[in-house]
Amino acid sequence: MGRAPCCDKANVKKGPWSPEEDAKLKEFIEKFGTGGNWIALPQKAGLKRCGKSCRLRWLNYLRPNIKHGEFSDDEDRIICSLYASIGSRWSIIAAQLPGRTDNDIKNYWNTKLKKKLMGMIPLDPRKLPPFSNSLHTTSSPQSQAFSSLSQLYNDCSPYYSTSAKSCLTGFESFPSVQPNLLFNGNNNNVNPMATITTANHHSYLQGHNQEGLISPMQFYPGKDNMLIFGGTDQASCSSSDGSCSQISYGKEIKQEHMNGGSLQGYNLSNSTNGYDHHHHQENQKFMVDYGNQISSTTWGDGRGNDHDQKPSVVLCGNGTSTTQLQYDLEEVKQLISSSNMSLFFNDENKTHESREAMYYYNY
DNA sequence: AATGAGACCAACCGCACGCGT
DNA sequence: GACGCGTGCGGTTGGTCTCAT
Repeated sequence: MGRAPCCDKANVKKGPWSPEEDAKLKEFIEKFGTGGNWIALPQKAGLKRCGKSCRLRWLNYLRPNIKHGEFSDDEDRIICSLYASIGSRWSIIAAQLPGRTDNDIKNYWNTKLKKKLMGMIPLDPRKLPPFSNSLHTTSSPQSQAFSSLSQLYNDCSPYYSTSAKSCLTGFESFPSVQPNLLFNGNNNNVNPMATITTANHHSYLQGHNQEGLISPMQFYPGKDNMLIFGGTDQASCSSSDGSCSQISYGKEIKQEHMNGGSLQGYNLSNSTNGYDHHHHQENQKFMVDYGNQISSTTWGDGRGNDHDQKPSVVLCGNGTSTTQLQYDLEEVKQLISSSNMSLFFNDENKTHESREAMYYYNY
């Protein structure tokens, strides 16, 4: 016996929304909010629609600040990078692209971007150094991500050309990360982050810079198979199904801890399907520094409007000893400007040469 | 002008999860 | 702990549009 349907299928309208329905829904939500109950909303709003359908319509098309139309090159890059890192987790990818919804991105990827990338992949992941071996032998998130990348490459390989463009696709990032940078040879790591030495970092980056392989986006594994990645832009509440629950209108102000922001951590290990969409570990904390202001909240203002401020520095820690980065804004800017992607160190209890590190990327 | 194929994209669907009871 | 409900997610479907023939 399956679960009961969310609504009376016989009495709900399906298919495209009419302008009248749109207007009704919009007006109702702007006036009263969702009331935290999408199932009951259509009846209250006088709509013969399923609650899920209303929710989708609102989040994908009716709420303010939705961006439609062509994707920019930057957006392409972000999508590619994230796809290479985390696969088809569209809601997470959407969170990095203000105004875009996961549905939008998913469609864009499936119909255009994937094809656009055919013939543009400069590296063959199958010919990569040892790093790939460690990925292939586990069901780690890294291996999953690598599988995604490999799969994509395989999909595209018939079209692969050695005269591929030199432009960055974002796919370079994955194969170009070395195993010693990722795992630090310590499986029982208390450190939630992979440790990267300054020496490794610089030689690695510089070497790859020369080859033009620096990616705008990097990931690194943390404790408990945590795959962590970062971005520069503020979070958007762009999941088609409202995965960013700080989207709040009218009377509904719903707080979700540690979900917003350009840095997110996802436990990829304790879910039956291999990943957890948005179920953050309780002991994980991400923080954002807006200059003087340390915020651990979301970027939204509770009314669906993103703040203009972007995080200048992204902080992270193990939840019990989150520390602020020691660099001031100018130093940060200098570091960023010296490289497409820079590392920052944030654990003052460690030496400069071996601090917890995270990637910071900038376009 | 008619038609068929392919592309695009809005919407639907089922599953899994969190939360309250 | 079990259960039911509401929600979020990603995969898939199907209607519409565009273009080639």
